[in-house]
Amino acid sequence: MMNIYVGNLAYGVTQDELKTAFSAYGEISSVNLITDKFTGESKGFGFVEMPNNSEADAAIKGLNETPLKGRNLKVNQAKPRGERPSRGPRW
DNA sequence: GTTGAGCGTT
Repeated sequence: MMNIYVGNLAYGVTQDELKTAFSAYGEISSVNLITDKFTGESKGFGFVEMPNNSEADAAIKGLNETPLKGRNLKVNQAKPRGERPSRGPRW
């Protein structure tokens, strides 16, 4: 499974838009559009999970720097979520 | 507008 980061998204873009765009290059496991917890507004980025590595790579190269809803997408392999400091090592 | 979460002990 490949984790894909999608940034520089327009606020009008939804998860379905991302799924549709990425599904054109391969199979999609899940789509996660990040929205602000308090305002409910889009943070301008999201994540897409694809089970096939090669298809994910094709989607990244195919959709990176590509305009969508007026903004050009930034697509890269996602970095793992950082652990919370509150839960970190205690000393 | 550029790397994600929440519950409280997996």
